[in-house]
Amino acid sequence: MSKQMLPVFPADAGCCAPMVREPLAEDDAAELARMFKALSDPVRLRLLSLIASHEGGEACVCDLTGPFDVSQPTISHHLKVLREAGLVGSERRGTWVYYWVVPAALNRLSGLLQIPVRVSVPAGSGA
Amino acid sequence: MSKQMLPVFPADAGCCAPMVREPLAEDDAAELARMFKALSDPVRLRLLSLIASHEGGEACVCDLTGPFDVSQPTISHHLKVLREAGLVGSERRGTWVYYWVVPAALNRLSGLLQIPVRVSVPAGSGA
DNA sequence: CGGCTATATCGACAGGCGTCGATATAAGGG
DNA sequence: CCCTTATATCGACGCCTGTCGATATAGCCG
Repeated sequence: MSKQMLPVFPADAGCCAPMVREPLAEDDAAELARMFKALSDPVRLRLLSLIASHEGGEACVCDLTGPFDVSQPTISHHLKVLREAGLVGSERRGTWVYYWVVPAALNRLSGLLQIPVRVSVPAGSGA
Repeated sequence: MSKQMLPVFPADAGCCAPMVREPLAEDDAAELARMFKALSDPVRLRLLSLIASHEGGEACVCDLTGPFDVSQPTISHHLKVLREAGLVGSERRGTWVYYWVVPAALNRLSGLLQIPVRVSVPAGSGA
């Protein structure tokens, strides 16, 4: 509760580019695949959630190495992958390096995956 | 036009389990990473969007092999990956095999990635 | 300066993954 | 039945990736 976090979910912004609407272009698919690839490792997923849920919206690397069984270079590697995918940002502040999530990147992926609940009302000669 | 598709977006259901709320458990992270890994390939992303945006909500494999430069066995492999990740379902109907997306799976991932817009109003002694 | 802590980079190694051609299985049609 | 089409499986090959230990860089402190 160090910051007042208004629960403003992009409920309407999230429904702007779902992949259900039209097939992905080749270039878009390549870029999005790179972002999803960054999310395709359990350690990175947990790192991201640790950062996102950390108070103040950012976390020092020193907060992130503890909860894992992997070595410190491995954590550093995973953070680099997340950063190069544009999912997190980072900044050195004195001795420590802080990481935070990039909401726009995550919300873009979120909106892409949003699928409308398909109410199967057979109207035409479909099935 | 073959089915009536009501645009019911899970605007409120999508905000149920964002990773910003609490760190992911190890088991959840492993399972989710498997699903994201299925999305981490450009061909699979395009396949998924082709299926999702296809009329009637499902597509025959014969509709999916055309738009790609990769071989038919490769398409088949990618469809298997998507299926084993729980992102699509499939069924043989006579000569052809049809694939459709599993909305619950995609919406689960979508909800996980949804990040509230963090309004940085310093309230306490945080930053 | 010298040493200590925090983090990143490097080089190496094992295993996973995307791709292919060849081939197997499934279904339909003469 | 045999042939043709549709899809899946197999085996192989090369590349990518996660991991490590060792080491480099950056900043603080005495």
